[in-house]
Amino acid sequence: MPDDPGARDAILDAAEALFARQGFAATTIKQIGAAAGVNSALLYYYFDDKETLYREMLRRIMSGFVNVGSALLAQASSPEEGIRALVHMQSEVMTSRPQVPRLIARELVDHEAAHAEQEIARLAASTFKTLCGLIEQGQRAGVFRRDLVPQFAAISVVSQVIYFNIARPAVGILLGYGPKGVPPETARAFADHAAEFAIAAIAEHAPARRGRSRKAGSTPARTIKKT
Amino acid sequence: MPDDPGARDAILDAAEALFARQGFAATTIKQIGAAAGVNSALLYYYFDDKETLYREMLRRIMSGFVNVGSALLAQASSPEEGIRALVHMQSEVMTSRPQVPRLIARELVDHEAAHAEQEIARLAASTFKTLCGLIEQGQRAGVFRRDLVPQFAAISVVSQVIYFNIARPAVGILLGYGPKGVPPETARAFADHAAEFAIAAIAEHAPARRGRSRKAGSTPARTIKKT
DNA sequence: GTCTATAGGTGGATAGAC
DNA sequence: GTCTATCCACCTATAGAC
Repeated sequence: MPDDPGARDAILDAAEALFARQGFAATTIKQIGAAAGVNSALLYYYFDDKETLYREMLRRIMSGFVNVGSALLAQASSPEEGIRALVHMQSEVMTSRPQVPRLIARELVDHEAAHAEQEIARLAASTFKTLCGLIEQGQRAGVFRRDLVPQFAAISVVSQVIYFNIARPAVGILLGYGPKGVPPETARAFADHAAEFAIAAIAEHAPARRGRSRKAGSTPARTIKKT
Repeated sequence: MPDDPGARDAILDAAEALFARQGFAATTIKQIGAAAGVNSALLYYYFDDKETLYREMLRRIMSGFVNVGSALLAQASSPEEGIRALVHMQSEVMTSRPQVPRLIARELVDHEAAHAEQEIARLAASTFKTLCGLIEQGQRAGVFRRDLVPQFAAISVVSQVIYFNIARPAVGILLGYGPKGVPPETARAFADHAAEFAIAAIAEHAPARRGRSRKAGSTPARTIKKT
């Protein structure tokens, strides 16, 4: 399979890129066909219609995430480590596949509209539940503050990296890079920051300063351009 | 002006609702006309074309926010209070006008696509800069941790409420309400949480526990349905 | 499996009556 | 200012040749 991944996959790849960049309605099947290097009529050989193609594309890109996320959290050595691992996983997935956050964002706002998708709901529900459990566990163990609502804390934990990536063009402007978005190092640096930020917010701070582990590499991280 | 706000405003209102719900491409001129109770040809009397209508709608909904946000931060009695005020303002705007977060989200993902809008970029840039300044001020005063990159911290501060509202249908599912989204009380409760979460993360925790003020009303807030 | 050709429908936009 | 009527481009989807 040197260059021809099969027409079907080529179509799905093209659809993924175009739907992510332009959205469902603004993307035409002719564009997808052209980008895939096949005639647009061929799409109807592999897929029932435009919406089916969209759904299959989403399903493909989402499959696996659920298990990865939950597994990651399950095997964590401590609640704190679990949160760190989750945040970094989020960031890595979204950086390596920029389409993902955009497709997710589009689905989130479109959720009650046309092609409401439960793929994302299922993904979220699974990982989200595990994350909430982890936080509760930390609370029982006394390492996390007990005055936080676990579900709210879980949202706060995941929101940072998701927002950073959804708003990546805007964030690029805010941080002094172009609208092309931020470079990968900065995205990684932000993930480090987000994990520590969340942990600092959730942790029960001991009377004495000792005990709050700070990871190496989370030093100020001067990866931001001067504004 | 009992029921007729003028055709022009009726069109803008209808456009706002439809663009927010369906997005730019999926919304037709005829839909807008019908929703506004006027003939679709009339849109071209008031606006050059569909995109102009979209832009004017965005401009209308965004005007004022810049000043509000910056003013709020400028008059804050302390960095901590400023952050609290900003988060609550975010939440209030987005709850009272659900179209706002959706339109913002659509613009964010569409930013490098078709109708890239700088309305939002300007809004964000202004408030964002002030917020960064506030954080730096807190750092110099020694009440905020110095090992955080101010820009990153600012993103973390605003990301929570924005994400909560962008993902409101999904969040509704996660928290046990329907896909219709969460009730206003829960949104307010989350805003309380988000502000405290951010402050706890940013604050320099004194060796002794004293000094970390907790606002009344930020008690556990059992506003979440059992899952 | 992949293409050409085209049907059938709809969308944005204009001309012009009232 | 507001509407009717309509043009043209383009889009989804199908029929059928190769």
